[in-house]
Amino acid sequence: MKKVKLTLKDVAEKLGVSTATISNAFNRPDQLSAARRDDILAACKEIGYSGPNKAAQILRKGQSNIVALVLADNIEYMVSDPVASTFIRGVSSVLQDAQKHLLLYAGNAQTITDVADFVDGFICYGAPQNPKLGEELRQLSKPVVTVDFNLEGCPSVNIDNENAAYQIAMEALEEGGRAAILGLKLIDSPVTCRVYDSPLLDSDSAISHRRLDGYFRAMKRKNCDINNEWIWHIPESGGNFARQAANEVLSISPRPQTVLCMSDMIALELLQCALSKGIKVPQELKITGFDGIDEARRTRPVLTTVCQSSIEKGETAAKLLLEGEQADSVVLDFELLNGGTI
Amino acid sequence: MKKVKLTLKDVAEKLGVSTATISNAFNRPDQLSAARRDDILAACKEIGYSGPNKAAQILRKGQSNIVALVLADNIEYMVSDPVASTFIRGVSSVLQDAQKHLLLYAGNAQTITDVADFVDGFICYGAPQNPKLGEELRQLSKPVVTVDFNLEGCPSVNIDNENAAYQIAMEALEEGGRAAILGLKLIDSPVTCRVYDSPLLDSDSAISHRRLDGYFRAMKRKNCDINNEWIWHIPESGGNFARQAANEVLSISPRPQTVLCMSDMIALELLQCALSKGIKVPQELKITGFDGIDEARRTRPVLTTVCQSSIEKGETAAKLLLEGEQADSVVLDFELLNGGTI
DNA sequence: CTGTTAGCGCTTTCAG
DNA sequence: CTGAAAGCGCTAACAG
Repeated sequence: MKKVKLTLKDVAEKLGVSTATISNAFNRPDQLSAARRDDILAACKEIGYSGPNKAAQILRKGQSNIVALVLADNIEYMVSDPVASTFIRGVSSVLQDAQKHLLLYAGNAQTITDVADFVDGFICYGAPQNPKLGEELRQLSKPVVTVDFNLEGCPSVNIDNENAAYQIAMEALEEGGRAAILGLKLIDSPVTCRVYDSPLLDSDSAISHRRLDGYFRAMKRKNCDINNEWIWHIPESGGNFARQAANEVLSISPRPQTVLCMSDMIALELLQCALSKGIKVPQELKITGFDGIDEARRTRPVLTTVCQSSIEKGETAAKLLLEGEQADSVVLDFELLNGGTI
Repeated sequence: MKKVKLTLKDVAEKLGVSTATISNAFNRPDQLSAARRDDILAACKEIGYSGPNKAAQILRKGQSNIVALVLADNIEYMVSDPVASTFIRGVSSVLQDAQKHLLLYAGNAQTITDVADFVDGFICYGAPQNPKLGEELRQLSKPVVTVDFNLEGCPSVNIDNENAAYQIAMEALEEGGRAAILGLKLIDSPVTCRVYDSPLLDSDSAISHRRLDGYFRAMKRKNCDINNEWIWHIPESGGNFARQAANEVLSISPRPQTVLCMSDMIALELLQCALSKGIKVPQELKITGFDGIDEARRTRPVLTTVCQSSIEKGETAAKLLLEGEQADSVVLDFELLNGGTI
């Protein structure tokens, strides 16, 4: 029984009142008596009118109650990554409470314009793979909150990545030892490779570079050589990318004594790889991770890593967005998790 | 540099052409010469006009390129469930190719009306916790595709749950043996409990009941007692719900010889529980799962389960939705995975 | 408290 | 190819 769609005007006519009254009944209860309002609402229900058309409201009010979550790259990957999906959970819980809806947007899209006009605001999780999107977002006069990177003029949610990386590296490095780094998204390449002399991605926006800075600072303090041949670029945490890098790093001779990994997924891959080759962790190889995902606590040995709360990040980002103009950037805490891999 | 928003009218004036021409340049290339069109588009770029306002287009055209994915309950849970997030990946990959956007909608929301007016269609993943939503969706004159349940008049994507359950149960049950069932969403309760005499949830729509039917059919064939005290209701796969049920079932005396689980997450919880109590699997306890998630292949012993491709489900659902009117329901294949738990 | 009315920004027909 | 004009369905002044 698919009914013909009624408009507010139809309803007003049918009930013999003005359109304004119907509109007010739905949107501004203070503009009419409670009794009248109840009557109208009841009558609307009766005749099958479920309220003002949302598309028209969006145009008229310039507000849709939709928030776009711009992910770093494609949606597919992000939903399957434990860190990202935990973040999404945080965001969605706050939005749901605020009666807002969540639109997932891919950071590798051509443009943001096809939603920019009707969305109420943007949460940007990681620098969008397509840098044009960041540019477009800045031009927009809509609230934007960035997470794990910065965009001029937008409040952001971050942890102190440099410091976190420094601290964990200081724990893991041996004085004058050999250390390698399995980095995440360091250069512009879709495949796993060593960094060598490739230009690093825009270092202002990338958390990877804050982490790299922290590792470097610690390596200097510990008199470890810094060598671009021992720094890997991994395009994303999942898939086989990390495994390839893990195999490469473990087949170097002499082998690094410490490997600093920019995500837990990478570190777990390395750990599994090492154990399967009979390499003793941490006696023969020390490994550190980054993120603090659940799975990293369930391995033997437990991964030594930097814990950050992705749920909290998501919640904070959503709250910041809802605050609107006067929102300030937030730096969240992290914690070192002392596992058994160093 | 946040610019004032230009309208199509402004642009038409500035360029000294009619609004229709500008509109056509963006939407209907066939209505004007290629050269003219290029000129106009270039000029628009120049002055910073990024195309017709989308909110207005939505109202005018009645089309938004947004598809709502209605999840069974809250978004938070669904994103963290491996089966659901894999499904989402399938959906989003197809939508992205079709230039559609994905709006996540919670199945425990009060109503669907706040997006129904502007969304192009709905994919419903599992019966919405709030049954009113299903009712509203049926009334709507917008395409709806359901997955893992049926809604009158809507094309659906399913596997043959009854048969899958029957087949795996036939493998696992012993003639005349004792069997328990750890069921998913069998009754209306937010906590883990035995089913006893509680009324089962609307059995038409719930896949759990198709599975239950299959288990029952196999149990009859194998002359196993069917006993409501040995059927558990678990509200959702994650969290502690499954662990509670696992503990209960393992503490019965005499213990069931076979436990049929309606999801891999539940089965894995039971497996871990059993192993930690020193119960030998499969010698002392046989376990079957349902879904075929990756993690279930990594355990020792590997879980014996029904594999269904959630990616394919997602892709199929999205394609069906894009087909529109003439879409037919689809029944996807499943496969038994012979692990080591029976 | 109610009715009237001017748009929100666009698309599309229609006549030129 | 252009220009004029009629809405899509609604909201928010404003005047009563």
